[in-house]
Amino acid sequence: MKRFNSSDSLAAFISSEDGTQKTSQGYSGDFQAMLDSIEEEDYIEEANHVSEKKRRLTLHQVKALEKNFEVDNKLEPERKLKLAEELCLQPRQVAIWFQNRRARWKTKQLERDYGNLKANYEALKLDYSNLEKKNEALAQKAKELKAKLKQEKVDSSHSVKDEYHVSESDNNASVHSQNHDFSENKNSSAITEDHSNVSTSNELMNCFHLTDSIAIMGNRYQVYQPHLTKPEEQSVLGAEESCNFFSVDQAPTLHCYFPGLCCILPPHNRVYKIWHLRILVPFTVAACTIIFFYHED
DNA sequence: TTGTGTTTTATTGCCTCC
DNA sequence: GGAGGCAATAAAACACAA
Repeated sequence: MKRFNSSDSLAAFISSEDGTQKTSQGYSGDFQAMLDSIEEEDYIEEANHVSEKKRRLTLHQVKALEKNFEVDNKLEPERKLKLAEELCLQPRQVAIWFQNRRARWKTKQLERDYGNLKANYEALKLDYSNLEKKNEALAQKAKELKAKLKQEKVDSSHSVKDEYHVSESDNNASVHSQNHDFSENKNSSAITEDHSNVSTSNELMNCFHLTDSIAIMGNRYQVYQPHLTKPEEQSVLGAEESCNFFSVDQAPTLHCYFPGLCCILPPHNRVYKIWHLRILVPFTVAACTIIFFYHED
């Protein structure tokens, strides 16, 4: 076994401390007689007691061991014996010293690694913090730009309204003239409508189910002058298709005007009357064709 | 001087390798 | 099975403040 038993330790101790021990203790002459007189176990116990006394290595020994450790932290048997001989130590002591030294080195290395990892972590943490701040700043900037864009849209729509109000006043004259023409035409046309069947725009609207978008369009752009067309002229449906919505035998005589969705229905005995209104949205390419259903009881 | 914490030396038990 | 390494630990030696 590699283990040093008590006798090994004693032998090592005696061999290394041989002369001084004997002289200082003064038992050199009686030592063998004493060993002979005691039992072996007692001898071992005594030897253990003596060997337990740890002696620190001298500065010279430690320096030499450190120097060898720097060359190679593993100790080959040959080097161990050589070192032991040079430093007046037991090979076992040299081996233990290297072993403990490796353990200390490992502990230091772990501390260094921990320090490096900690430094790296702190650096990464700082980077992350900086990135987070930049991100927040960019998000805030984006928010401000969005708000600004929204505000600009609102402003532009207001300016469009204002502009339209101006043009609307200009158009009123033509509308009135149209109404005038209509009333004149009404009188002179072949329409012999019963005005009890004429619906006002409010009544008509009660019968409508408009989609939200159309409702919004109506609310927002009802001030605009729509361009009214006959179904034959403009329709999202084909001319034939749209015509199918109307009574076959009588094409609608449509008289409508905006604003106010005021529609005058043609005299008709059929249940449903359908018109197409095409609304052009100013400053856009959008146009909306609204199909009005009117139920006639 | 003494209590306490740290360092160093040494032991023990377990493991791997040859 | 012996040699050697390693982790855990004991214990002596040492440092230092109160």
